[in-house]
Amino acid sequence: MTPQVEVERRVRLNRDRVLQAAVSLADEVGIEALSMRRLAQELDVVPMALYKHVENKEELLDGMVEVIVEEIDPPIRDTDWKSAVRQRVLSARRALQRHPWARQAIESRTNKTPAVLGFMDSFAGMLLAGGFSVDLTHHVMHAIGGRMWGFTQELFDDAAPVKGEAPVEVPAEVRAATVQQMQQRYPNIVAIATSRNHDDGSVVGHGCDDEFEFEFALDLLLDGFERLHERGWSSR
Amino acid sequence: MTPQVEVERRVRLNRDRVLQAAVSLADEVGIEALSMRRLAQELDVVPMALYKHVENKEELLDGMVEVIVEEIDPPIRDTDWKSAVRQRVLSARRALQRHPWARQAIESRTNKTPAVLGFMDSFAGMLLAGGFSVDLTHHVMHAIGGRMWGFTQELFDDAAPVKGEAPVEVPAEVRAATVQQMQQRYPNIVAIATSRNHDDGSVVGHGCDDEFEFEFALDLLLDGFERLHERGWSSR
DNA sequence: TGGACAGGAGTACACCGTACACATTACTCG
DNA sequence: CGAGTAATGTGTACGGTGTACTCCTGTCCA
Repeated sequence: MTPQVEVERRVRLNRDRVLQAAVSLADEVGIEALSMRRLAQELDVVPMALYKHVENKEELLDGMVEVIVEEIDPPIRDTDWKSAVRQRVLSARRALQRHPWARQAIESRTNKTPAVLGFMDSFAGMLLAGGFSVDLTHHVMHAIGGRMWGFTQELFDDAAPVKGEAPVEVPAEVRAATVQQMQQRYPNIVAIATSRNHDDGSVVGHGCDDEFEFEFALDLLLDGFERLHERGWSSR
Repeated sequence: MTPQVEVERRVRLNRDRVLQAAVSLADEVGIEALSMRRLAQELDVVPMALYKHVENKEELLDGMVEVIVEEIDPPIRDTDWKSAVRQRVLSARRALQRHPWARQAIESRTNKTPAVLGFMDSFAGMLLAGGFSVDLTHHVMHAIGGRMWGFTQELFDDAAPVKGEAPVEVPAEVRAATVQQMQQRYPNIVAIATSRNHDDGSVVGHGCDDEFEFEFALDLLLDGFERLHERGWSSR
């Protein structure tokens, strides 16, 4: 009987453990800090061990996307296409928002994995089931684009602080000067940025309700789709 | 008189030469293959020399974006907001399409450089000049997002071949089998993908007219904006 | 009990961004 | 013109990356 008490028997690695660890590591440290070495370390394993379960880093990322896409709820049945689509998009949004890196990962991946294709297929299916022509469905899919996944085009994401960077405390007077300068050069942007939620007195941005902005744009598109559908629009 | 004929006097480096070289190098080899070392080599200079003209790689990318954004035509005057916006977007699209990496670069840059801010400011200005409320303009800016730059959300860009990778010739029978399998698993996607331009007999994708898809989505949004504007929409 | 085989370890290579000290060039001013 | 100074390019080095290749070792089945 060799003493085995002090050394916890190593759990065997497998593809799923690797992907799961990669996902939560990316959640913690961000996608750009996710390296094969760092991941291996997290799993108490030598870097090259990962390659027995994953072709290469690309394939790892594919797998990570696969994992989180599978978290998305299935489409709900027995409703009109519009609310079905709306629900699904918002569900996807909720799922992917739990993983801040998801957007970048999905958009950068050119290899469409089964889960991704499956999502897209079911998405198209909702439109077709709603009576949309194949033609219109095609264009709608293009038009909705990444918003299918619940992504907003982040245009001004100044709000999002850079990972691992301590927020720099800018003296009030410097800020005021900057704002004044901004106002001179970019009057329209400043006007827009300060229009909403001026209650919190923040100078720029920060006043945006992401969720509102997203649904605003989504509904605008859905309404547009609906109108085209009703009048039997066709690209020919 | 020392013989100076054989050695062409080295042209001095400067920020502009660096940025210009970076842009055309990225055009040639793709953004992911653009490294400081590679760029230095292109300029016949040691890597560290670049750092005399550029803080670091991030700042280099910022500068590159700056360069191409400045290529965008200024907004045309004396029209209604709608066609002004439309023209500007399509102009931006044309400019940025000359640089395939532009989309990724702009979207990844969180530091908004002057040129970028300038573009966005003038964009907002067109809406405000068209009588849009600050409130509505704000939401419209969010809703149009990256499409402001003429980007489409590339959803299926299988058409775009990977840089530097020879196109693999797949035997016809293998392709047919794949399609059949696809059809089984992703019937809706296949239907959509094969609906348009079935004249060229290509199996998947490839039948998309990017320009059409883009303008389709753009006009859908613009029409939506117009409608909201007309009925004096407000978020409150 | 032995042997096959899969999974993990070790080493190594080419590449990356960039800090730092030094050499050289260009420019300014007496 | 010549000297001094500031700007520019060089050399070397460090710590990081992805991953190819070889070898060892634990596990399972005959």
